[in-house]
Amino acid sequence: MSTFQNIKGTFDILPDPYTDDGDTRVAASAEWRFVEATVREVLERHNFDEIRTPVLEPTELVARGVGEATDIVQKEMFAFERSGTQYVLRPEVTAPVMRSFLQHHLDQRGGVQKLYYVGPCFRAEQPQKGRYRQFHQFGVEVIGADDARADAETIASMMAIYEALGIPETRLRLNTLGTPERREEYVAALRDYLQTYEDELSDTSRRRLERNPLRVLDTKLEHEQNILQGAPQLIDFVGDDSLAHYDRVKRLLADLDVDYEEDPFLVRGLDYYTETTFELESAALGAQSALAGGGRYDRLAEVLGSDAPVPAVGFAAGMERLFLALDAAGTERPSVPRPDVFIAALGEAAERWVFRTTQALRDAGLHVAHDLKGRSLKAQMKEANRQAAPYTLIIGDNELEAEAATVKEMASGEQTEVPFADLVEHLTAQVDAEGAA
RNA sequence: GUGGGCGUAGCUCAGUUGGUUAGAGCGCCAGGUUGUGGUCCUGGAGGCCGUGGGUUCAAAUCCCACCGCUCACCCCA
Repeated sequence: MSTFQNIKGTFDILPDPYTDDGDTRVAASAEWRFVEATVREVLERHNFDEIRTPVLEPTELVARGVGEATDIVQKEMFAFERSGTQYVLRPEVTAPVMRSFLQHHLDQRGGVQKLYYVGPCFRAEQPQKGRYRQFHQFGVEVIGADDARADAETIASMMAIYEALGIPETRLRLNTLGTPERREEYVAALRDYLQTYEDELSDTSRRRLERNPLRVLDTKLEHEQNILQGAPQLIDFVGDDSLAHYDRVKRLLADLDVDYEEDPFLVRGLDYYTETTFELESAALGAQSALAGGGRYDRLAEVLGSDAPVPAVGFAAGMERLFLALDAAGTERPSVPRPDVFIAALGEAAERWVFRTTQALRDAGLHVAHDLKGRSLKAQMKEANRQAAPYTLIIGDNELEAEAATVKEMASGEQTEVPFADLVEHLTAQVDAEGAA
């Protein structure tokens, strides 16, 4: 054991999967690669281009972009100061992407910008199952279109990823928040209503009533939900334009056969959301059931200093929760890539030959493994077996003399002699045949 | 911040009413074959029993404190 271990709320991704102390399976690096590749493939098929922004951003960007009143800014930022600059490890990626869009005048590329990202984010929360201090998100931002088509395309792209990965039992919840002005009116009305029931509310709900009345809608307590039955509805405050937009989104989703349920109580935590809002849940997940969430954020650009409004819509999704859902579904994923050939050497002269030949085979594009410790042939064979190489080359004095390698096909145990001159061609053909089979 | 759970070998876990030198399975290394893997057999390495204190002739075991991990609440991806 080292003196050190990974920071609480972070985790190592190893070549092989393992089970952490919370009994959560941590996927192998090859599985992460596979899932990330699938995400990229689906999004690129939906005509998104990748954007990569720094993990480090100005604290003020997050404070203004995400919202001063949010939990993220209030108590969950990894922020520090260095030589007069305030840094924060990004807690999400939407504000950074909008920052980058504005900074680089990406609207000048022409048309609607469809961007996607994959990468780590950081929040200083209490970790638990499916929730970490360093976690990994992917998502998209569709910037420059206020049309309902953009909302629908965002949602459809999100759903396509979960479909491609074979995740069952997801539930898409949909709502509209309208404009910030109308929402303020609603918040005032909701506060007035809830204050008449203040005595019956729980401590947390009373605290929410103070700070952010919309959050009371999240309550899971039955008697509070009953109180909410009679509460004013956000939808009644939403303006005609917003309702028309919302209807168009719903119609487009229906055209695409995307199932959803409307949830008038779905409000999202971040200040920048307007109009359409949505969340994708998995029944299989437990406490952290949100797989992904998103919505429209037409005011964010101006909050970040843009003169002109920039309409935008996007979603963000959590990789860790995706893996939880994948585990629940028992979806198959790749394991560690195996070598095509293992080369075993016997004796010093053979070892030098093996080194040179390993390089030659690798240059020819083969995945080649060999011993690095001068171990016995038996040990080298065991190693070849453990690494599951389909072919093993055995090279000793006999082979050097004959200028022909012993090629062992591990599955059958059959051995053949292949002249050194033909090795690259022979092995490449064998491996190709195997790959095709 | 508030509750619950858990800390014994690389991993999964036994360890009796406190009682010699702390165990098993898997994994790892080596040998059985001085040129051959998987199956089998044999052997080996690997433990401050989370840390500190206390009780006791004697503590992995009982008591206290601390640390770490974890699940949940809050919030969210």
